[in-house]
Amino acid sequence: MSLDAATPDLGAAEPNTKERILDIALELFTDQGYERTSLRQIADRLGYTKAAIYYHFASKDDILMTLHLRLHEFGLSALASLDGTEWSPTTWADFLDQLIDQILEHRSLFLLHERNRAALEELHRDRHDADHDDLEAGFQRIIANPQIALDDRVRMTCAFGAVMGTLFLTGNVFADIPSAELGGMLRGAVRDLLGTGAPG
Amino acid sequence: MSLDAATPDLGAAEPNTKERILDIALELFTDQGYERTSLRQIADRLGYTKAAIYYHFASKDDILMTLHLRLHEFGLSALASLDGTEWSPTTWADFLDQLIDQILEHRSLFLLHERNRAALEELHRDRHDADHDDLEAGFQRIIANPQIALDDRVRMTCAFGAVMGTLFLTGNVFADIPSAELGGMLRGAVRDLLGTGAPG
DNA sequence: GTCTATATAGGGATAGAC
DNA sequence: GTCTATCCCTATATAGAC
Repeated sequence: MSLDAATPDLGAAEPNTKERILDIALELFTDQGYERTSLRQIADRLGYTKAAIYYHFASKDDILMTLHLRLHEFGLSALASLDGTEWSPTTWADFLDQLIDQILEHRSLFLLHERNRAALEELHRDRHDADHDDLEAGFQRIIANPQIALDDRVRMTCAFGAVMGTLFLTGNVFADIPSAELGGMLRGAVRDLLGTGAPG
Repeated sequence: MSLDAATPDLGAAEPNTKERILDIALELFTDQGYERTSLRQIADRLGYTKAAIYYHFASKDDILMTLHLRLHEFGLSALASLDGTEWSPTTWADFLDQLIDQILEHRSLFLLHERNRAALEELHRDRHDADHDDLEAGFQRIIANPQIALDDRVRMTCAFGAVMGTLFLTGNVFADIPSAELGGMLRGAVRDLLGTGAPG
């Protein structure tokens, strides 16, 4: 199954055209970037012409938005719901524990987001999508909180970076490592950084 | 002085047009992305028309390339020269020690690079720039080395991510903190992650 | 459901006036 | 050294045939 586990599985018949478009787009958008990828390029891989895409999607933006929304479905917005949390290295470690699983499971969608930040920001701006909240935007709000000691905030940032970096900076190097194993190592690193004990 | 300390200081006269273009481009390219930024947009801020830019630069790509080359001047390629190093958590900690200073000093150029990876990769591909070596490409070669224990490689990745994440994920949150102070904290985090003693 | 043909806009880039 | 006017291309998107 492609496109992570996000795909609405319609009985696993021959992949329908819409999902194929999303698959191709996901790969090209992350690899080349959104604006360097033309509909013509997608259509070529699809085996159809450009216009065929417009039967399934209203616009090029619509394709990107559809992919982006799949990220939000998977508790990416968990952060927003935890907005009332009293953040500290300890609670942060617990949060990262959960985030690590999400990231490892939906790698490609996270990558898409990271690599096309500018395009996505403008998309939301055009929609007046005021309540849109990024993982990163929520993160920045937290580490900007002056009630948390600066040292702690830097440590929380480092822990976040350690996790995200393993996804964003390694390419395919760790692709073969089972998620459980990699996840375990990441949790260990997070603990050492935040000075917390075993995960709760 | 703008554009980090990279600017060839011609006696600090009124900023010449070429440097102004680079300044504006640096800001717009990192903020909106390279391809979402048009020459018209740059020209508007400049107060001239598009065509004026072509007096100073051969192409839009040339602007990006000029900015990119400034990064290489500042020992970004230190990694390549250290290619013969026997990498381990310890030597990696020493390397990051130096890298932290570079990053803190040339924040905006690093950000430009990170945010426009796709464009830069294609630029080098077009130039058949085979020996071009990214900080990240070099990093990936190292952590792909099977002679280093997997645990160590993951830890090295985490340390790298912790450093880079502090630059890429925090926005302006830590902008007010003196580089020396922030650098010190980062070094502490790196030590805790890599299990090394005080930096050499 | 998929296609061709085409409209329209905006981009980068050039020629040459001033 | 800076500008206007313009070229050309490619992109997204539409209308409508099959």
